[in-house]
Amino acid sequence: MDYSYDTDLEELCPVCGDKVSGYHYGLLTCESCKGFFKRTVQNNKRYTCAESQDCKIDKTQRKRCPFCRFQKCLNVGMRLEGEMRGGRNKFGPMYKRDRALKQQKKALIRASGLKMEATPPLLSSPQSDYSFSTALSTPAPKNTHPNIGTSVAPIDYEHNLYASSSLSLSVPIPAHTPLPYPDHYTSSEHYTSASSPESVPGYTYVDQTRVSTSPPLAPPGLTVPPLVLEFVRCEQDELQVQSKISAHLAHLQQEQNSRSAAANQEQNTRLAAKQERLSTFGLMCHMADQTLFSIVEWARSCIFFKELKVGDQMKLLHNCWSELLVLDYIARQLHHGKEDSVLLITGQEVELASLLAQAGVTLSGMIQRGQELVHRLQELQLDRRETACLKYLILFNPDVKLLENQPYVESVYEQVNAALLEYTLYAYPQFPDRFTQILLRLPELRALSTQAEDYLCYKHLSGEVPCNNLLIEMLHAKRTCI
DNA sequence: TTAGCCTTGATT
DNA sequence: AATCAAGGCTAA
Repeated sequence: MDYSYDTDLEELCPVCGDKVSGYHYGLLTCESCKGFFKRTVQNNKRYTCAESQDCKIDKTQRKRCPFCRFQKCLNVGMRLEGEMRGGRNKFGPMYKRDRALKQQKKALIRASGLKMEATPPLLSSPQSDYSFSTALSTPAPKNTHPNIGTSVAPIDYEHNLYASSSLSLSVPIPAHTPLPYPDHYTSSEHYTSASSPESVPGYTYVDQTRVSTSPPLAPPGLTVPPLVLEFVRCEQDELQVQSKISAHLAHLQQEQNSRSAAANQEQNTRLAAKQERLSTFGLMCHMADQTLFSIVEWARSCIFFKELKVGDQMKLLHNCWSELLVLDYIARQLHHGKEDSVLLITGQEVELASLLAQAGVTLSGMIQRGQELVHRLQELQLDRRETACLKYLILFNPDVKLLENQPYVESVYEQVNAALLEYTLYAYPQFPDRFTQILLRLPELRALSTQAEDYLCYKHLSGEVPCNNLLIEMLHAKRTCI
């Protein structure tokens, strides 16, 4: 028996394997990785990897590739969880629980004899336990991610959320290397020249073919299906929405600032900062809320939908609001086109790394999941017209129950389907399965939106979502109606 | 830049 | 008073 059996089993930094110096940013790490994480997040540093973004990080090589080191920090679960200088703070209960778990584990190991332990001392040092990026598809191993929360209940709740959502819908999407779409200048040129006038609402070049009531059937394959053109025409002006929402949020913030300024008259800056930070999540909620308003506004004015009775309109929206929200977000990122930052509806750009560093485990998992979806659609080069079609496919979900005019919804769905198929064949004739590829993204999108709903529900239950919120109303409507 | 050591400040 | 983690400092 070696002298080093299990005493220092857990005493290696999960990032680099060096000796841990205590809990830092959510878990036991060494002093150097703590400092590294701090420098990176505080100074908003951005690194690039010279290799293929999978450098091995250990004590001797950790200096070589800061990009991969930071990546590993995040994957392993390091988080900048708001303001928490001093000893026992926000992380406190979590650390305690983590410690308890470790104790328990050790006791268990000791009790069941050392031999059966499935971990040979060196090979399965924490490194292999925390394998990268699997956090999304597999529920996190219990003891690798110390959980947020002050009591047992929310912790278990979050675990359940995680487990259920990854079990129910996220079919692990096996390898499926997205088809490398080679540049197809011929058709894309054709497409872009045709589409550019449309990006400015009001300047549609198809006045002749456009019809007010229901678009006529054109011989397939020769032109963009009129239905698709109609969809694009119904799209809202992003800039208008942006300024509207920005104004709304600015107003909200101003109100809040004046209120907290009064409250903080005599308090130190730390508390003020804390309050400001607390409002960040709330701000995001308001942002989503306002986006939702604009989505509803869009739906009510768009072809087919406005023909429905209000009751059916409500049922459809209640069913798909979160999917539309996610699609809206995804579409914005597609348009944004940058990998390491995210574009908000207000036009603000947020670094992905700092976003991930500040979000909790669940939220950052969803963000990463969203980024994956964005990547897939980017590889497909999903265009505006197709995006518009997707909105209708989501909205007119024929599976919604108890609709007064179910056949109508079904027929609209079929029409949109047909139009999208026709369009993809027309615009991208060299990729006959493009239509299928696009449709395959819908279940992923739905899974993500379901997870987002669950998360929101959880946040709502713990009282962290600002009230009087269309978001919450939708959440309730869905849970009670079904 | 890195990483070891030091200071700060909240909690027990 | 002791503990502990976040953040600051500074020699390599």
